[in-house]
Amino acid sequence: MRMTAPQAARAAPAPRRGTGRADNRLPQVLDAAARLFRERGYAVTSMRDIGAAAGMLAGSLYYHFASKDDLLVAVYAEGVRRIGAAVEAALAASVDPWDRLERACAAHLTALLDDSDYGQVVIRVRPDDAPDAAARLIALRDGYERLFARALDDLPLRHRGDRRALRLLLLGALNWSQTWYRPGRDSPAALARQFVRLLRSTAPPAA
Amino acid sequence: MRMTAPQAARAAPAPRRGTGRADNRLPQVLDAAARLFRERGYAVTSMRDIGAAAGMLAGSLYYHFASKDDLLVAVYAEGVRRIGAAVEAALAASVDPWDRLERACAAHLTALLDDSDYGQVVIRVRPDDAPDAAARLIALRDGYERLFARALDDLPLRHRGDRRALRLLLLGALNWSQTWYRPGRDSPAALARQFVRLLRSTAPPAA
DNA sequence: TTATATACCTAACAATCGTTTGGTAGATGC
DNA sequence: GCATCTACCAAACGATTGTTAGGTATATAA
Repeated sequence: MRMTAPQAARAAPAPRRGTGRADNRLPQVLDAAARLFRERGYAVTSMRDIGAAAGMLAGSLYYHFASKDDLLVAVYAEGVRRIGAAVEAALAASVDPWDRLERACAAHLTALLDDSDYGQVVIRVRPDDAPDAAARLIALRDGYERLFARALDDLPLRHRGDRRALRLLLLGALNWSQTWYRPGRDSPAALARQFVRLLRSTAPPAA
Repeated sequence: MRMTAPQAARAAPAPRRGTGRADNRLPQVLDAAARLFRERGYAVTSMRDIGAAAGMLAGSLYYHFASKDDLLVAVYAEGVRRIGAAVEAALAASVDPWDRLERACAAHLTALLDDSDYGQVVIRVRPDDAPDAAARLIALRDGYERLFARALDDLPLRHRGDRRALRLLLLGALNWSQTWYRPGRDSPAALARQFVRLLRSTAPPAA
């Protein structure tokens, strides 16, 4: 029976008696899963691949997670958390609406393209790659997108409906960048600046 | 030996002696594969799924295609062909640069969202879902993107580099729309109009 | 020292995967 | 009518999949 096993990376470790062995390789498991899910995708990455990359056997992963889907959800949640934290910091760094938007886009792109595997998994793995976990993945993503939407709140726009269209346009372009982005050619900050400049003239002239 | 089998849907049927049985279900195979690849993705769709949907057994698919990858390439190529034809027709329907762009976007979106399964496969399936076929898929997609780039050729833009950024911005937003689009709420034409309007003011005022 | 919880390993399970082999009904060419 | 080619079916192949059962070394709590 494994009813007493943790089955997930919980925030509160619960009242534990013995701390067990000194080596808990849960972090390595998450890192390995994030890297492989990002590189190859969810479906073609096997539990044996993840185990090997983390230095353990496939079966041992089930001490930490009840299923492959649950492991994906854990990686995905960490990815959303990191992107959200980066964008939140960017939003707090300025008061000018267009400047805030550009900073938010740059933070989003950096988390998506350069930072870590976790952020890339959020874009790479589609919810219906894991049907049983799809609802949880969508909820996580929606939570973040509500945060990103705040980056558009204060923009002075001309037409009704522009805000929603602008959000869909920008977020789509940013997320799709994972398809064509190659490090070295463009920087996330430069791309964000170009994208926002193309849209900035939507607002009435500042002067 | 199967050396004489067709192994693909060729344009020229070659000098055939006997036409075999009256029922050639290759079209049904392609339709079924396109539908399943779009609905579930490439990796999780099995040859048995495709065979069942086309009314035959999994092994029989190998009369038409040498591998699952080859079947994907055939579906993908048909998808690219359809999107390309739609955009090409849109480009020929107008001479005003911004109007041409809006029509091209509407055609791209329609092919991607409403028309058929084939077009959606091109966006849904990522080349590295099938590593051995990735090069062929990328070549097909690049061919189309060169066509789409023609929709931006005549736009009067302010800054150097705007054309590339505009292409990446627009194409990304259009392709990502598959993630959030729900039929009924927006129409492809309406979305294209909103997206292009947000960018149109990039150009100097026409008057 | 004994008991217990942790964090694994070993070995297997049934199911499913893409693919292959060999056979065959039916239409056509001669 | 005979041979040939087409477009399948039937049945299996070995490999791989996610997952589980049972055992074990280590560290802490008492």
